[in-house]
Amino acid sequence: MDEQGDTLTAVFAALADPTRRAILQRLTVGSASVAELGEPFCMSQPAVSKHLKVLERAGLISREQVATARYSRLEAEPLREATEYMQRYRRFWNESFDRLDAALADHLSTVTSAEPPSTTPEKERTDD
Amino acid sequence: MDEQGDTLTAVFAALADPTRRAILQRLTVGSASVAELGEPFCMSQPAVSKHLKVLERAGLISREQVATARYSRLEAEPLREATEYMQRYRRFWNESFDRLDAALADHLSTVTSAEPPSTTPEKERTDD
DNA sequence: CTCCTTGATAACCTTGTGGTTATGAAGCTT
DNA sequence: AAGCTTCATAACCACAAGGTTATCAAGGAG
Repeated sequence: MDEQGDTLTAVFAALADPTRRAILQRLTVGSASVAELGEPFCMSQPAVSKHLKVLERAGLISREQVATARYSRLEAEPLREATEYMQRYRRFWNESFDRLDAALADHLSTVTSAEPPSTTPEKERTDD
Repeated sequence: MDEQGDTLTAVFAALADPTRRAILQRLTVGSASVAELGEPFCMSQPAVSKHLKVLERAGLISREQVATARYSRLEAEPLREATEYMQRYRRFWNESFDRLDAALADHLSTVTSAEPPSTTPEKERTDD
């Protein structure tokens, strides 16, 4: 769970910042130098470099030195993995209504004896 | 961009922790009390409560007080939103070759002196 | 009523994160 | 060679994050 759990952590952490998300979005229209990437933000150049390093360590960008410039390129593979991870929860936003009903009914019928609102334990269990 | 960008930040930040991901996974098999959720981890109870608070603020769980127990329930809606967000990048792990062309063209049109990170030659940009 | 369990909260510590300025390496331009 | 541009790195700062222990409120169980 932690070989790529580590990757997941890095990717989600990288995405948990608006600046970095904006950088990624900018990169969807093509590679860009550090200066270009930092231009939209009122932020010093080293700050941008730090963000890029975070993105790079998460595998979300690759970088290529051309002259004095360092061009960043979007690498979407980790995003695919992260998406796949979240897809494991897809059934829960599909069947949330069923679960809600079940939980409510269960709770109403057992609240006097203080039992947990066990939300239909989904024997499906496609665990990893 | 930041009405739900805030939500995105909270969700990704919440997911960027292995403990919280494990808690979410545990919740896929049903609601659980704080003690139950914390049992797999060698971690104090307040630490678990903090994680739960993070998850709650990200909208990833809802909570229900039954007696002295507080049962957490998985709320997958924010995960759906986060997945949708990442889906915007799907074409980049599908059509990464086309994208390279786009990147190159874009870069050429904005930078006249330095050379682009030429990975593939010529072509016009195919922005969406 | 008294005791035990559950879990929240506060106070605190340590690390990590996001930002800054200052500096320096490397490469064009002239 | 001299100077400007691009960017990384270091040193530093403020604050958030994840963890701890101590404490306390509230609800069963005896």
